[in-house]
This record gives sequence, structure tokens and C-alpha cells, in this order.
Amino acid sequence: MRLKREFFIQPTLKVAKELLGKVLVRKYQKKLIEGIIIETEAYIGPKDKASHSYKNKFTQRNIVEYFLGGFCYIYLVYGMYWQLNITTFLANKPECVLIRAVFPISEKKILVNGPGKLCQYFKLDGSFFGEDLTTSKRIWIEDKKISFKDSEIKKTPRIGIDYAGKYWSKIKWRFVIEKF
DNA sequence: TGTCCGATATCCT
DNA sequence: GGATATCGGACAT
Repeated sequence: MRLKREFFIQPTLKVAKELLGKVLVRKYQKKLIEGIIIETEAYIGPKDKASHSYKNKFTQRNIVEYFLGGFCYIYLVYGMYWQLNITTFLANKPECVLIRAVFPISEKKILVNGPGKLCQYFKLDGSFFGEDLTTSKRIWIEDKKISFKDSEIKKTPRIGIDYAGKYWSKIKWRFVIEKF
């Protein structure tokens, strides 16, 4: 059920698309918080100007991007919001997928439609930096065989990266399922 | 040590 | 559509 390393070490665009419909699971105070992933974005350094690893930039913050696929890259933006990313592909390929939204399984009334809200909903913070999704006891991703058609995946430009210039801010590396 | 600014959310018009 | 709160990290000094 839990996704294994093989899933995450595939090319990043493939992982970003295939994460849609998978279930993010968080164990918090002996309870499970679960949500169907419905929105992702791919960040493919070093060529991608919108990526933190553009031109192989390597800092304390983004070091985990250089890991193998399947680890959490989590960081704070705007001084108040955490963002959950999953590393992908091979070691020394600084690529990742930003998890932007889920459809909550447990509490369907709540809208989890943004990376900041998502981290609040799943109780995620900096302590998850570098967490291994294939072995962690408090966060992982499951394949519950939720199916949808390829044509139901909408592709759009990524959000909030106008600084990356005309080409990279417009490339359609954001993937959304709208059926949920 | 200081300055700049963001992979957002929310409220406003 | 636009403004802005808010603060740690990146990088220059």
C-alpha cells in the first residue's frame, strides 16, 4: 500500500502526475489524518529558474533536494507558511514536487486548497525536514487505487513564481484533478 | 550584522 | 484585480 522508493525515483514530471489520486497519510496523536492529493507542481533544478536549486544552488535550506526521491523537503515562506515538497528522481538531481492541495478523507467539510493550509491540516513543520516517506512512522503516501481518467488532469502554469521570467513562470508544470 | 524578499492566505475594492 | 502581514534564510557587507 505505502509507496516505495521505486515510485519516487522516477522522472519528476511523471511523479508529479502520478501523485494525483494517491493518499497522503499522517499519524498524529495515534490518529490518522488522510487526504487525496489533487494538486501538485514540479520543480526541476538546476535548469528551472523557479526552483530553489536553480543553477545547482546548494544551501542548508535546500540540501534535501539533492537526496534520492522519497524524502520531505519542507520550508517556511512569507514568514508564516510551511510548504511540503517531496524529493524525486536520483541523488544529485535536485528535483521535487510541491504538494499543493488534498481532498480530506476524514473531514470533508474542510477545504485544503493551498500548500500553507495543507501543512496546517496535516500538522507539518520543520521537524519533517528530510523525513523519509518510505520508512517514516508519522507520514507516508499510499496507493488506494483511486482511479480517474488522464483527461481529468488539468495542466496549468505554477503559482506565485512570476519572478522566474516568461518561460519558466508559464510552463505548465502544475497538475490538478478537479473531480473531487 | 544588515538588508532584501518570498513556491501564501486573506481581506479589500 | 491589488495590498499586506510577517520572519527566517540567503547573501552582501
